[in-house]
Amino acid sequence: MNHRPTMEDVAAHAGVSRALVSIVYREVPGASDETRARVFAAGDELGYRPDHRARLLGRQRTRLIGVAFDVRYTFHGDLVEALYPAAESLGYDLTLSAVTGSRREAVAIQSLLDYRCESLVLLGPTSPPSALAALAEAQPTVAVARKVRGVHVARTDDAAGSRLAVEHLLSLGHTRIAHVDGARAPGAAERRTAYRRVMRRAGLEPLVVPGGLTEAAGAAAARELPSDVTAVAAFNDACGIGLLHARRSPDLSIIGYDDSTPARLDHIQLTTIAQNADRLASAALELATCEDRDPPQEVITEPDLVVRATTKPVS
Amino acid sequence: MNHRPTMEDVAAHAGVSRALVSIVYREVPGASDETRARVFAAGDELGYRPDHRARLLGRQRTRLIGVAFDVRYTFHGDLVEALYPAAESLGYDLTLSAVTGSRREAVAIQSLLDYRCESLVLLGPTSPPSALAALAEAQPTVAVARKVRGVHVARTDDAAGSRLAVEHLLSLGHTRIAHVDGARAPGAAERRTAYRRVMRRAGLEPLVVPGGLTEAAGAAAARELPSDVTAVAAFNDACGIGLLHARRSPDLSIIGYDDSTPARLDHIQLTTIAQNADRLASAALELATCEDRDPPQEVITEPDLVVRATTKPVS
DNA sequence: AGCAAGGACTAGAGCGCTCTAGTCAGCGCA
DNA sequence: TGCGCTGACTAGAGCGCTCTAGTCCTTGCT
Repeated sequence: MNHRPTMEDVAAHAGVSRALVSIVYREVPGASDETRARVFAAGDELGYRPDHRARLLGRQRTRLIGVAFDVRYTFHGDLVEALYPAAESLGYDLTLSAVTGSRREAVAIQSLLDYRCESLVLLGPTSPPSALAALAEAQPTVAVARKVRGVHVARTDDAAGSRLAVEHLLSLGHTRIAHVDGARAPGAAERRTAYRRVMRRAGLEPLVVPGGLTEAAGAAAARELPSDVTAVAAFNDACGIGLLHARRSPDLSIIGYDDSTPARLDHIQLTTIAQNADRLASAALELATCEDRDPPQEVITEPDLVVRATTKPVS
Repeated sequence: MNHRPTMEDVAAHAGVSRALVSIVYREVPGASDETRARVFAAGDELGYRPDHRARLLGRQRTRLIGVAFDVRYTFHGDLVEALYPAAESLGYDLTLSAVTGSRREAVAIQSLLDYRCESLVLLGPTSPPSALAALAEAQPTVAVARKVRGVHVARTDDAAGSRLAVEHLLSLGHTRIAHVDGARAPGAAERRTAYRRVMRRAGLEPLVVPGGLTEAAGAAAARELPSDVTAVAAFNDACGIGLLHARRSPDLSIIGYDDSTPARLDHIQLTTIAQNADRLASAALELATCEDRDPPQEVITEPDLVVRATTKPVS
């Protein structure tokens, strides 16, 4: 395993100085087209690839964004996927650090800091606001999909999502529409309020049934549901799926929230509200790469309605 | 945002040389206990954290292991979770690179190489064997959960898993046990063969029904199933869930394979065979950190039976 | 002809660490 | 007294890049 070629080797091979090779590989002005071609040819021939560590060390600005995500949430995977192209288009690199059952968020963040990231993008952070605010002192920090005071926030509009859900049910002709709520879960209050508002505006009577975040909660709510109700907007997908399996009539329309993996399963096909990962990712990076140290901002993106099999016109 | 403190700052603050600070932070012999305490105190006071980039650059051996994983698979998340503690116990660091719908495996691997990782751990790699073998020339490379020639492999024993499944059904008193197979999917042949062998050894007649990797395939197989069959071992969870929803009798026992997220859902509760992420992770790192350049090895770990609600004693 | 301007290229000092090769006490031992 | 040893500590040369401050050579302009 002889050493990997360095810039020095490429320089020697192309018959130029190391500095010129650097100029060529950084794609900055200062070299003739002919030389560029020659240097690249030499580099390719030797199988040269710039050493990322050295690059980061030498560079004034690292243009590195640290992302902390939780391996347990598929939605974080969607976000990571969306972050890569978004970062590239802004000329930034991404480095990942996983939060797991046994690796706490604080550890994940610390390891990002040890790489001297310029900014931090934290997906659904669970650290106390004070800790996050402290991070934001040192570098731009954005919380994605969670509302936190003291740092930048990129999240989707819960009220708009709830509105979308109820309006979808209305458009199918439903008039007795219930909302199974998420108690004090983040976003629950906004969704509940938006539900009530849309119902009232449509001249209908709101009906909020206590629910929760689990299938069990949804199943329990199904039993409480008045029999004249023809459609339900659930707080989230798990709750909606619980409703789905415990509903008394197969004609009951159900809409979830989140577009989680189970919602997409063949035999479930839950109509739901999806957070748009692309929009969220761009918004997050916009905030993360914002130059001036301005006060924490909040960017709110629009969610999407995903129509599947669990909502049908009222019969 | 004044600069983060460096080793130099800590040295000055503690009244020692930079080299000594390095010795202290690396926890190598060469400093008195008293000095260690003083240096650490100075470091803490300044909020010093070693710069990981510089560390990697300066160090002879980086002790860095690159992990490529696919954000779309929850099992990769489980593996990543298990890899962290395993790496730590071996004194290695981990760096992650995600494969996504839009970020190809080759790109993910290249970015790991740019960090000059000492070895590569690829979760369920999809690159052609020739490409993987080429990687293995330059550094220890291990494929996890996929059998590839030319690189180290850590995977679970498909035959043992299948055996576990059938023996579980036998222990519940079933005698008419079918296997819905996975055609030419990786591992399908091993599972099918093991099923046949266990059945024969128990003096029973094997019955293999053509299946596939999807819920639809499972549902289709349910229709083909002879009515005297009381239990089925499905190729994977998706197939098992398809069977579950299309089965003619609720008494049909079903066992899946993989322990994927849907299998754990409240309303499914699929009995299944789980790959043990911890075992797989340790095996992978064992191979990745193996010093001598020996020929590709294969480590096969034992899967586990996870009993849930879909298997019951024969009635 | 004289000079400024600009393009192509190089020298060399960092970046923040690691690590080898020291220096310098202090000590035991013959 | 002199010698080697050991333990505590320092000097300084890298690691492979980036980037500022040049040098040198054309050009164009007056």
